[in-house]
Amino acid sequence: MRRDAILEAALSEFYEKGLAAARLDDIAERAGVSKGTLYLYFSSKEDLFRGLIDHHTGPAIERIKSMVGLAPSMEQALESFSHIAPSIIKETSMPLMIKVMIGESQAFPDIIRHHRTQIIDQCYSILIDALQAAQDRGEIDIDNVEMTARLVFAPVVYSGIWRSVFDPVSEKELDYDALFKAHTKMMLRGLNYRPQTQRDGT
Amino acid sequence: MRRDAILEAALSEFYEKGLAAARLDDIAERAGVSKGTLYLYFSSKEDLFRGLIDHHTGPAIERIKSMVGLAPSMEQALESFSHIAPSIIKETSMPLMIKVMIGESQAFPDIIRHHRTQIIDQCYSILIDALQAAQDRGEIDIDNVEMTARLVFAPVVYSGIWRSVFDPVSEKELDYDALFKAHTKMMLRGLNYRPQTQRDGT
DNA sequence: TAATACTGACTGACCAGTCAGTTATATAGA
DNA sequence: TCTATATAACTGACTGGTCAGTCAGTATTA
Repeated sequence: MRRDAILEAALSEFYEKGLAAARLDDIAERAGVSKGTLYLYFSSKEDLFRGLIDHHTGPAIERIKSMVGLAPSMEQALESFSHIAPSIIKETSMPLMIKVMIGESQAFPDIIRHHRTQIIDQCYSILIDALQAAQDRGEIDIDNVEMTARLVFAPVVYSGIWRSVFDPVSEKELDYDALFKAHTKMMLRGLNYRPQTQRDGT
Repeated sequence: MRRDAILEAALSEFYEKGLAAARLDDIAERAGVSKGTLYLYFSSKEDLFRGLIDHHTGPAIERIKSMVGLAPSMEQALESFSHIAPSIIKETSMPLMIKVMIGESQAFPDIIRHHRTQIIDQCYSILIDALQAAQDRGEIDIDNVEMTARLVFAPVVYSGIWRSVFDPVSEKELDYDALFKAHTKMMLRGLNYRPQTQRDGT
């Protein structure tokens, strides 16, 4: 679709040059359309930017919810997390979007605020609930559930940054599989994880 | 100093708007000088940007080296780390610099490459050496030293981003002290940390 | 009175956004 | 099936505003 081609080209250009420095002529050329056509789909450069964000972050929450919310044990949750995370980092444009959004965060505080409240806080509360439930059934033993949730998530942010910022200037890319494997192992120990038996832990 | 005032103003403007969108007139006004004066200290906007980076990242390595390199045990190293990290996040302009550098990373790959090789890799090798030494004397027990070093550092990146991107759009700021306290605790457990006695562990 | 530091109006390049004109597609009638 | 006409999709030269960088002139200090 024309619209998708434009969005893809816009992401590339915004990622490479930033919103202000990206030229609509370049985006149009990259998408294989003329500049005028851009304005048939988006009313302005800013509208294109906002359209890009909507396009990429709409489906994001659902994926995360299903990933974390439905695992039977903390071990399995972390296991599937550390499996899926590297492929998201390597194969989706999430890291590029992160880079672009960080770059424009001060210029568009409403977008950032919206994302924090609608996506990030959502993710944390899912994660916090999962941790709290595991804590309640004696599966893990931690002091500060909220901060622990952030620590579980920190390597995702780290990887997103590394992927979009440092991988492009490195000879070989970071081994995200190894990183998340190590993370899972560290977490399980750090959480004082003890597998629950079949019996109810009451 | 005039030069310092200009650099400070430049950081604020670059942070708020990005390099391309920042106007030299605004930087000059913010620094309390005329636009012409900027050109007495810096030959171009890009030169100002590079000057800013040099100004902030020159002293950085030394601080980190002294922090991690000289602690007698892993526990003490992590302890001092989790003490110093929050104050660096909250009280220095490191998070702002991180945000700016991420935003311009694709536009100035040479700067990013230089930083990775000269600062980040340095930090990691210090950290890796410290972990390896602790491993060798039986203080900790981990599989992957390199990835573990990255996991120790991940919350610093996370905090830097949160500080510069999300704190400005939040009612209350993140509790970085609690975050790093939790991190240290998790790490000590995750590393399988066992304090060494006075005796040699051979 | 010389040298140095600073100023801010000016200019030329650049680019977001426009719109008159062109091309492609759909519909209808012969 | 072929032409005519209407409509929708697209094009790219053009314009007006913006801003990095300049430099002749002014203020300050030695």
